[in-house]
Amino acid sequence: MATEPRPLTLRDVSEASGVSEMTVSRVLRNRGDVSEATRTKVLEAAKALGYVPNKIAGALASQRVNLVAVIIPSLRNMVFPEVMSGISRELEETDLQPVVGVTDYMPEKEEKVLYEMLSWRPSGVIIAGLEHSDASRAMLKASGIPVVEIMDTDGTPVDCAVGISHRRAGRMMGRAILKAGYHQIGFMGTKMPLDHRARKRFEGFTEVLAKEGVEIMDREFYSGGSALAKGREMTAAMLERTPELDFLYYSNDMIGAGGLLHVLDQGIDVPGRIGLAGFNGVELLDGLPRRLATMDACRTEIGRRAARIIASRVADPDAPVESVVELTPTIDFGDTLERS
Amino acid sequence: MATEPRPLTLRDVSEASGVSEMTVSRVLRNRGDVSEATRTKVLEAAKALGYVPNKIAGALASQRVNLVAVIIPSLRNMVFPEVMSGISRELEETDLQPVVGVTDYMPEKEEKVLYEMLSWRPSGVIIAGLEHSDASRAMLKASGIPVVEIMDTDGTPVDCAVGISHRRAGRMMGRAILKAGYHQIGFMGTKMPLDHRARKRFEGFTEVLAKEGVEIMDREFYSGGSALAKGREMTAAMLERTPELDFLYYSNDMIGAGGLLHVLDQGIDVPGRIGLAGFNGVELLDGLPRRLATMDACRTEIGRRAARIIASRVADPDAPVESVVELTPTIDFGDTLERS
DNA sequence: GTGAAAGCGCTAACAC
DNA sequence: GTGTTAGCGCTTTCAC
Repeated sequence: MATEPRPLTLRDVSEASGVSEMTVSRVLRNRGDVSEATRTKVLEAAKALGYVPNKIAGALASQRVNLVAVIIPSLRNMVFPEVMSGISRELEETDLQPVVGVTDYMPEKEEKVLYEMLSWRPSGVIIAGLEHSDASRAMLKASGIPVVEIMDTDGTPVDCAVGISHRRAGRMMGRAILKAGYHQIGFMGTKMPLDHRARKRFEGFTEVLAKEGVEIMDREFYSGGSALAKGREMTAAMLERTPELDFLYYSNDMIGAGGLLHVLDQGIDVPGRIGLAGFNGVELLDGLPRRLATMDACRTEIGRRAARIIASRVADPDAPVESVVELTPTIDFGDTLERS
Repeated sequence: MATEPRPLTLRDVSEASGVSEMTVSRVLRNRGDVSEATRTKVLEAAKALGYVPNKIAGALASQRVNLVAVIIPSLRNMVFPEVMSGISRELEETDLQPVVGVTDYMPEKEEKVLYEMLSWRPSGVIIAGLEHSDASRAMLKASGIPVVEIMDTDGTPVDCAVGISHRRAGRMMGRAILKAGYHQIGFMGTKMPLDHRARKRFEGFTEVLAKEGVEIMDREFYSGGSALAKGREMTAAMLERTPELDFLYYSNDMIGAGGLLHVLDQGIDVPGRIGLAGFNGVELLDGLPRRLATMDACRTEIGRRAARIIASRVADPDAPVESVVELTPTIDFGDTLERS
């Protein structure tokens, strides 16, 4: 028996069941009234044949696509899988489905991915960040579908935004550190042109220090490689170079954890001699010898809220919308930010 | 000026440029010969209008969809983002695009996700594991598109498979441990009904030990929570319970790292008094105080090879195919597997 | 409760 | 090099 290369169509189910295509379609979509008898006939035929509906044709005919485009910089940074899981969980309540596109932090790739996704005419877009190329912003505006920019609220959204203010987060951490009595502060993070949110945190941070007449004493930026190892290396180098430092602020928890491991290895008193803090509240790191001070960026919640906005606007295009939802991150002092 | 709610169509571009729809379509797809003059006219009109083609209509008309469905258990386990990046990098050479579906390790959800994705008529499927429900296998078979089952080669693929033999991996590690002189062995891992590959490694592992008359002395399984913290807790509990253990084999690197941190904290001599090994070669952990012995599961390579198979079969349906590509993992002894 | 006709926006195939 | 025609497989609309 040769395999049938042609995929099955509604017509095949119609013929197999002796019911019109139209009614078969109704049964398969649970739409309109269909008698129990024909309903079973149709479902049996469909199952027996192994029919899988063709959403392409369905979408074209109905002008509706139950997909939500989610555009994020990376899947390897744990932050985004967490946002994704918030989105998925929320969309599971609806008949919408998330589809992920990854930009690798590159504006040109973002543009390309966005174009590709929009060409499938999704019901909505969730996209990380507020910084996009002009072309990307134009596409988003012209798409006519709900767009939620996530993670960040420092800027003007195309449509609406859900996130935290990274500038504010930087300020909060700066204040907490000063208040604990640290003044000789070093900073380590990713190369920032790539990462607007890290940049904004840094700006908020230095702003608060400046107000108290404190300046960052040393700084170092990295890109690529294992973050844990990088954190170790950079920390070792920085303490060598600037031994008087009494606090190290890291732009993410992974390098912070690397730094923490180095400092503990050296037998340095934490947080007495040196305090440390990171950013993101990575659960992954819960088993470390000490809990790194950090700040929760509300990742899952951001995903949920963004998805909820899309869902409500799909259900009712005139639903009222807050254009910016700013969540409030909280500092977790852990074991590395308190003068003994 | 009211915003136009209707998305633009080819016809709009055609009218704006004074060129027939067909020729506009040709320009936009770079197909067939079009004079330079009309080409520019069309491109200008399209750009000016902000036209984004409708792939749904295109796919329906051409019966071709340049999507590859990638179905994986989770995005939060670093293994899968790594596989994804292998897939993406390979597909970037083609005009195919990956689309991810997540099953949360649940067969019923796998079935649902698979059905949803197949209903978009993708050009191929890459799916994790060889264990699927009958319905899922039936769908895959009936789809008539190339299907690559990844990660695992211990079993019979629907179409073809790329991965490693986890049974063999378990055996390799078992042999290495015995050869190093350890005999009092404890095992920690995920609850296995969820995780076939971990189960197979465990089976291979115990099989080799049994041959030498060695039996696992203690074992513990977990699910959920921070793996690092779990590894710590389980290790503490197990060493308390069974202090004579001289080796701890973990089903993944994260819990292994937790165990390692605990053991080092206790000032236990590693690998003299106790050896440890994990599985997966997680780069993330590179900055730990000691490098955990582990085994590379060839994740990126698996992604690349799988994508390459799909791409070649899309280009030529009769392309020759090896039905099973078994890659060979290598043991990395790190600093935790060698008798001093 | 069910069916027939028209068409969603694009492309294949062919004509010119 | 460019245009015309006929569908892709569904759903909408309306008639029965």
